[in-house]
Amino acid sequence: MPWRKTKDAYSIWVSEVMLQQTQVSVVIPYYERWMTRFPSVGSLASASEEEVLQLWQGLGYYRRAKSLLSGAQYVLERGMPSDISGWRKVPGIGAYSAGAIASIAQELPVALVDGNVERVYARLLGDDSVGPKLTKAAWGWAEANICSEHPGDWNQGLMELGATVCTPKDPKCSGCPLQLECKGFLRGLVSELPAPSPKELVRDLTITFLILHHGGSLFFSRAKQGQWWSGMLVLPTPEDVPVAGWTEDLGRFVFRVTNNRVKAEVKLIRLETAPQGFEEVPLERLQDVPIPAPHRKALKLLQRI
DNA sequence: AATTCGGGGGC
DNA sequence: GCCCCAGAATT
Repeated sequence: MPWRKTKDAYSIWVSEVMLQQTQVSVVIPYYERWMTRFPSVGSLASASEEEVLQLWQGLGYYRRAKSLLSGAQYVLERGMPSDISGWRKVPGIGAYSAGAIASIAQELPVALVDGNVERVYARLLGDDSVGPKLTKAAWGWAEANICSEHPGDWNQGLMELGATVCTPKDPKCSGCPLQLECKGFLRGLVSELPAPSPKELVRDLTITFLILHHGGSLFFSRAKQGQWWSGMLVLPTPEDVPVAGWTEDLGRFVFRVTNNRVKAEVKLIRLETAPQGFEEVPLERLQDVPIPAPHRKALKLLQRI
């Protein structure tokens, strides 16, 4: 992992934010591009949100990118935090990320709990708690077992154990250094732990994406605050386009936004004149503009025509 | 404590 | 399909 080659706090910070709810293999190319374009806090702090979102495109949870930008501005003004409570005040940095940056980059003796550590804890201690209770118990355990000599290595080792040995499915107990002190293993409960939290109900809904085409350009809306992908360019919906004229059905597909299963219907509208109140993007500039993945998928239906 | 934030990987 | 991912902010 490229962020392992450095102890620069900003680099670790960027990597940890990208890694929130995102797999290592997905993050690596984004991280490389990001560090090339924004090698320092100062270079990020002076960037536009547009460009930040463009580099983030495809990673999801776009709030993280906006927080990272405002966090850089915050740190540029007030200086790099030097303890965990300082990191907790930085936008976009919660308990896990603060612990990760402080212990890995600054070698401060602090704990950290992510999904990996939580799973290792639940099995090692045989704790069948669920949800927030389990998380809280894992924090208590992690804080009681901080390695004050090498806190960063310890924390990364714990996470790596969870990622490579104590995996969610098919854990490699026979190769685990903790096998003989693991209560979950000794009791034959490894496959039952951590206890699954109750499933969230999935909502089904349908939206229509309209592709407004005129004169070699497409016309987008800007997602408002409180809407999905707020601040980004998104395809208009019928509410945005009162008078539709005739539409051409381009197809449909399904995507998910956390616990929503969304059926998207895509329609093309060829306009005689440029519409008012939309942002125009020439077809050849589509690559340079941040657009959420589902909208980009909808645009692909256009290429078949 | 529960919800809301994307998107992709792996099986 | 389904589960999970080196979570955080908001209510």
